[in-house]
Amino acid sequence: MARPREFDPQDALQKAMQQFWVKGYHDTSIRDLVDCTGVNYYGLYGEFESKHGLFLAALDHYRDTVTAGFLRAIKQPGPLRAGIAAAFDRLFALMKTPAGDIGCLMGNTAVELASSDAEAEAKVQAHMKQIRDAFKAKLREGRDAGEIAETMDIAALAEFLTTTTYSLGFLARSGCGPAYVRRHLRTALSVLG
Amino acid sequence: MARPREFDPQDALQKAMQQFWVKGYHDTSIRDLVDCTGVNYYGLYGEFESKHGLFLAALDHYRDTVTAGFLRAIKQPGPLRAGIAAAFDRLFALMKTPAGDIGCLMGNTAVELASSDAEAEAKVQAHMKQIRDAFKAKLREGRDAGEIAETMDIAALAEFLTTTTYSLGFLARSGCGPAYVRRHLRTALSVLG
DNA sequence: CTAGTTTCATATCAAGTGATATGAAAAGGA
DNA sequence: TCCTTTTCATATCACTTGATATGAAACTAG
Repeated sequence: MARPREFDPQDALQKAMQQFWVKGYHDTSIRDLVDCTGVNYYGLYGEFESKHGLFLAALDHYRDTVTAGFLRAIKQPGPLRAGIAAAFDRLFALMKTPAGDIGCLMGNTAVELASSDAEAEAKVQAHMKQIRDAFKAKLREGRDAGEIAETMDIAALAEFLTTTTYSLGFLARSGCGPAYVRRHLRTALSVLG
Repeated sequence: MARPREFDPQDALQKAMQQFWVKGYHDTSIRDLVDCTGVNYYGLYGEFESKHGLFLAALDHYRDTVTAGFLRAIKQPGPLRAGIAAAFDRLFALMKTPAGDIGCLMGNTAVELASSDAEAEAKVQAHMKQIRDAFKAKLREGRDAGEIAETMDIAALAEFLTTTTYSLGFLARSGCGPAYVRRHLRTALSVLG
């Protein structure tokens, strides 16, 4: 019994996420968001409360789309080394966007808002933990299957692979090409022995 | 034959660098810079042209202080593995600031201004190359001394260690503690065999 | 002491910021 | 058909931004 909304919240969120992903939080204005989503501020405000609220929602959306795909790839049953390598390849593909190589939204956020936005930092920390836990499970599985030495420090390796994940985003965003990233991955994965 | 300036440009640059280092480029206002340096905008403008000019000067200052110390540590003659580990320890100490763990200014800049500031990006790229070359020389030295296998890909290892350098900054800035960083370093350095 | 020059301190500028207010437009219920 | 409700489109708000202008202050040469 009223005027129907003319936008799809999920679609707007997707577009807003892209914008934050490319330009970061501070350098993205509400007018940018209105332009790229095609939704007037009334609609964005009603759905997301504020610019900051929209940003936090964008972080969640990133987790539910990009990161979810990466985690699925890690959890895929199969051999350890090939599985992890494939997961990184998958992430590399997931991070390809129409706007070019813009890295990882969570990593970008960690750097930009590290100590000035507690809510964003909490989401980044949760993100790190999710990835670390997935790697840990995969590594345990590999160890139990005898694919890596019993003496390996699973927790430390999981941390290392998590950091490697963010390094991927960093390298992509700072303009190093795919070949550079692939070399880095190959070297990094050599820690598995 | 005129009023003498009341500030030391180098001191102002040092303080401005700290500010950019903590808050990044976009989230640092000229008023922030005036406050933290104690220099009025007239003085800053006369010396550095603009906010952007001051930022670029801050990047140079970072290279000439923090990075210079790191490079010296890498070039220190001595055994390969211990030398590189010591260089990373040195960097970790150099990145300690009164404002806490704020990472690496170059890494932060790479993420924040990746594709929107060509001049800053050029300085970051030059920074990466400087570090990579230093590692390459050290690795060659180590290979010639028989400390690593002849079959090792020196160039790829140098790239990896360079990325590891930026990872250090990322981990520090995103609130992972020193113990986390140390574990990461130990694992990363295991690629040297 | 004065004139001239440079810096300092502050006021000010236009533009952009996040956020809100206002009125027209679009639907359904009476 | 009017009326209520919700959304849309736009104007506007107070504030901050980077940058500049203005006049007083500090110094030296003459």
